[in-house]
Amino acid sequence: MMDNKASHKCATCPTRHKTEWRDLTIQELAVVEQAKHAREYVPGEVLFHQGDNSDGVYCVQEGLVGARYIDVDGHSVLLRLSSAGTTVGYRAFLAKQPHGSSAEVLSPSFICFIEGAALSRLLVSNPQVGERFLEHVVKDIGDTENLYARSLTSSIKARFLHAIMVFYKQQGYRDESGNPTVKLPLKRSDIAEMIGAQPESISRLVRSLQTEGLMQFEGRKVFISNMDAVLLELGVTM
Amino acid sequence: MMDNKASHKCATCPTRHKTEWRDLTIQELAVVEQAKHAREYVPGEVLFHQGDNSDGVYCVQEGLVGARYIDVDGHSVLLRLSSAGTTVGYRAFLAKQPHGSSAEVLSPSFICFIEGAALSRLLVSNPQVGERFLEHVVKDIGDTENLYARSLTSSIKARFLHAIMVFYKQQGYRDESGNPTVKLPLKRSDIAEMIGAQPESISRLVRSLQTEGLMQFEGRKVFISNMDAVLLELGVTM
DNA sequence: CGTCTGGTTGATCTAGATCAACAGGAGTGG
DNA sequence: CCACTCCTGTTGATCTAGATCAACCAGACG
Repeated sequence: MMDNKASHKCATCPTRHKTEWRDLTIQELAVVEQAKHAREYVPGEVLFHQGDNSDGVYCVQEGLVGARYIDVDGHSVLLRLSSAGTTVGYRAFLAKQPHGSSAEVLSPSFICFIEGAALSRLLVSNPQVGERFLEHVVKDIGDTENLYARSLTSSIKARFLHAIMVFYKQQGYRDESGNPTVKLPLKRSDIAEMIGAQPESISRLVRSLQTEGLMQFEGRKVFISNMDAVLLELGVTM
Repeated sequence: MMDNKASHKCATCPTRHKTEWRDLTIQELAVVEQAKHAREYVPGEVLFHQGDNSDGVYCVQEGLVGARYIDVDGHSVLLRLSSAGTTVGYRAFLAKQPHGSSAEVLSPSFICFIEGAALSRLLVSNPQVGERFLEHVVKDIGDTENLYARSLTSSIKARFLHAIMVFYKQQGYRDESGNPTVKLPLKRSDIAEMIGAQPESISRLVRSLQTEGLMQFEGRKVFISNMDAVLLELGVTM
């Protein structure tokens, strides 16, 4: 799954064009290269904990990382998922504040840590980097507001369907017989934590979606058998 | 309520120290002064609509403005309130994107509009301005994530109590007899839209909070008669 | 006066939580 | 190789927070 990990260079990183480093010069890239520590991570590993101080940022080259927030009563929520090409933990770094949530590796990943000192230098030397981060935070807040509004107005069913469609848009494909298909990257209980439900409710929902004929489930594989009906349920445009 | 509106100057603005303009030079302040259009607004007026392009930012000098988001199914949600000293609509401007929500005046307000062109110039001439906006967006996303997590994990009752406590922390006072008191700045249905409830549920909640002895309500006035119990219900630290 | 808006109350219904049991791997260790 | 435990997921029975529908009331206001 993971190839020649030791020899990864930013200059040849396949996901760099998606990142905040996309328009660095060769020299600047060398700075990042010096300040970076890359390695594989297995599910369950934690990049940083809620409340930790930030000492740099993490760049997901491959895999999936979740932002988990634990509230005062111990309730856990998955706020956001970050996949390949996404920088994680940048917000606390920019704001010089403790991390508001922890970052947990959810699937086998290859991740580069970039030291804060180098990043600080980059931010002053190349204003484009700051702009990229601004873009990122603006996108994040937009996403979060959408989810928030959705959580206030729509049912668990709608939120579950929406989550599946988001996964489908990212990683969906058509199987041999042409059916729209996704492999869910999370276990049921994590999906439940994303949409604010109990795992039992997800189970029941899965069953009723199958009998309704909207989608079929095989473990983590989802076959969307009636796409029109799904989109209709979500208000067409999503 | 509103005093000598016509003569308001940024230089003497009582809330400037809270804003992104807090560390401008006199010259820079003059630039803002030139590019600003100040006036009173009455409840119901809309500063901009969701989907509009941004042509500047609004600085709330007095009053209250709500960010209202309407989703694809027509559900309305109050995402955020902005009171005196808060800049509104800056996100769309910075991101050069359409506004993600509309801004609606909720109580009699005095608001300055600042033209985008001038702001753009300021942003390049004084890097501190950009930093202030970055701080602002980071604070906003933190707030939103908190609300989001809360919406996924806690009951309407807890969310309602939390909202009241937020108002209390901002504008609370002690009445003649020393009771912690707040005047709610919103009508019931708007409060309902903030926490994702129906107005009827708010009514019933109000009644049960009174019989429980947690708080007493008189129209929009709230007397928090048992603060300890309220804090306990919210997990003490909030 | 009628009409509107904001708020309250009642009766009813249901989505989803909760509690509890159970089933199928996947290790792990003797 | 079997016994045991851990983990993920499923199902059943029950309960309840909160939505929904409908009526109603008090001010405000032209």
